[in-house]
Amino acid sequence: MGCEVDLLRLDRQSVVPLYYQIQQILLGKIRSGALKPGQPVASEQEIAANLRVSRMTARQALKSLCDMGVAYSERGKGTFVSLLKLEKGFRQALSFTEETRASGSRPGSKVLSFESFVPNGEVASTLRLKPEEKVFRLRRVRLVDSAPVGIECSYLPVRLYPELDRKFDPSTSLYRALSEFYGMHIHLTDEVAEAGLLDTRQARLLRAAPGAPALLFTRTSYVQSGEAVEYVKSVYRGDRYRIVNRLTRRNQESSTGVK
Amino acid sequence: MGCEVDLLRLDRQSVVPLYYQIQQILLGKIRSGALKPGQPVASEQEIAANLRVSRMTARQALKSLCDMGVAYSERGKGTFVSLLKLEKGFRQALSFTEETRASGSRPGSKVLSFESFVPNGEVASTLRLKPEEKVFRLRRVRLVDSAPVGIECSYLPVRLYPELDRKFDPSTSLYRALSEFYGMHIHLTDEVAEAGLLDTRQARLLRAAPGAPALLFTRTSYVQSGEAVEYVKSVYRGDRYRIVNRLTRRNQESSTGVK
DNA sequence: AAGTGGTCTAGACCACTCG
DNA sequence: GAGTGGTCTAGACCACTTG
Repeated sequence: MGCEVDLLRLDRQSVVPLYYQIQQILLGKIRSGALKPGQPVASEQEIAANLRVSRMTARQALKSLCDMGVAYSERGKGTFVSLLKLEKGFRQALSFTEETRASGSRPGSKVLSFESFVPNGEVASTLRLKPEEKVFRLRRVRLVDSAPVGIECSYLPVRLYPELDRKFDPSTSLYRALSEFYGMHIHLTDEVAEAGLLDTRQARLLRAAPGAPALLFTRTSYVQSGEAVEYVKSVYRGDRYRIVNRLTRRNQESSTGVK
Repeated sequence: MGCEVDLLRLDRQSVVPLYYQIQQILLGKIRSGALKPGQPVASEQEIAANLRVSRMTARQALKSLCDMGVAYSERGKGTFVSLLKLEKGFRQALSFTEETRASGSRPGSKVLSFESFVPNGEVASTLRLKPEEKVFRLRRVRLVDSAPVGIECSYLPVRLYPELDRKFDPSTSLYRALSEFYGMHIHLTDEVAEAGLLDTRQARLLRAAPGAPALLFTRTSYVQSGEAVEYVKSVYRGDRYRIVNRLTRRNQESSTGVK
């Protein structure tokens, strides 16, 4: 159903897993339009036979496409290309820099302050700090194509990022610095967003009118183990920032589809 | 590491898959606190040996826990209980009724209007309607514990829900009706949220002050195939509604963790 | 009846981590 | 070197869908 000549393209010596090579081949066909929404992707048996892999390997490739949302399986019928718009444009746990670049604009920032201190209870408890433990506080006005869109205040445990104030160039991406210097990789972000109004100080910094609509965020980011590694409070102009989410529905408690 | 006596609890005659039974056992231990955050969950080999299942089955059980976010695996080290707060309280693609109940409150609604008509281009194109195709429009004030919190306007293709106006009791859950009468199961919702202000009409309906902060939503819901089955525009009081999200970070294009 | 995905088995080799 | 998770094989039985 779509892998007649693909035999040649599997590299069995490669360190890249076979199921991942197959996934990429099929993903390419879907993204290029060679396989259209609603059409069947190759079946597990077809892939196994044509590419000379075991059925479990073919299955793993198809399963990964379903997990990504670009395909879906129906028992007894087959696996089909999803009718959904591609996942482009939907929010993941991205930094401001990544998110802005992804939307085709140029990110920037103006540092308001950058220092270390012992934070209040809200910050300390969210980051699970020990008593008297210090954090860096980085306050920045964030810019999109040089226009101010929001004010971010990041709290970062000093313990996790020693000498961050020396190593980090505030004109660059914070996440990139945390990744490069400390091997920190964000896995997940919890976020609360509320509607509010700009106060006079915020309005001045954002070159907007006091009392204009605003989005207020409280975000906590975690690495894979679940350790909290960043706490951020921010305010964005309501007319220049919006939230674009894709929410999924977990059937019950599983994610593997028991019905 | 946590399944010494569990042998007895696997039912090999059951229609419930073995991996799912194992997942539930481990999930119970995690939720009950018998397995604490950071501790190793049983290894694949342990489960396979102790419960007399193949390693692939044990692996599938652990994988499903990782997909849910309650555990994580590190190559060469093991699989551990996540330090994250449980997923309770984070938004999925839920109906207003489900979401309100989940937070322990009582949902309600007051119907403003309910009729069918041929919609404008925005609604028609989002729902991929044919020319002149009709939709139901259901406008409701949504209540939490009898207090108005938002105004929702739902557009539903008549083609998908014939005679909905006869079958649906507007004092009940819309999603429940769509599920019961038409077998419709929401799989995913795309959502755009913006900050705004209540106009005088909205303020009157919500018993709030005109110009008060508000959250504006535009939501489109899809079934598994990716077919759009509902389009909703809504306005919520900023002081009684907030967005609670959990955003994940997709490594590259896969969801299976190739690094 | 033939094809599909869902589950399961009993092995295997590998790269990785840790003591 | 022992234990771990990541990948892979070559089978198997089942429930389900469709012609």
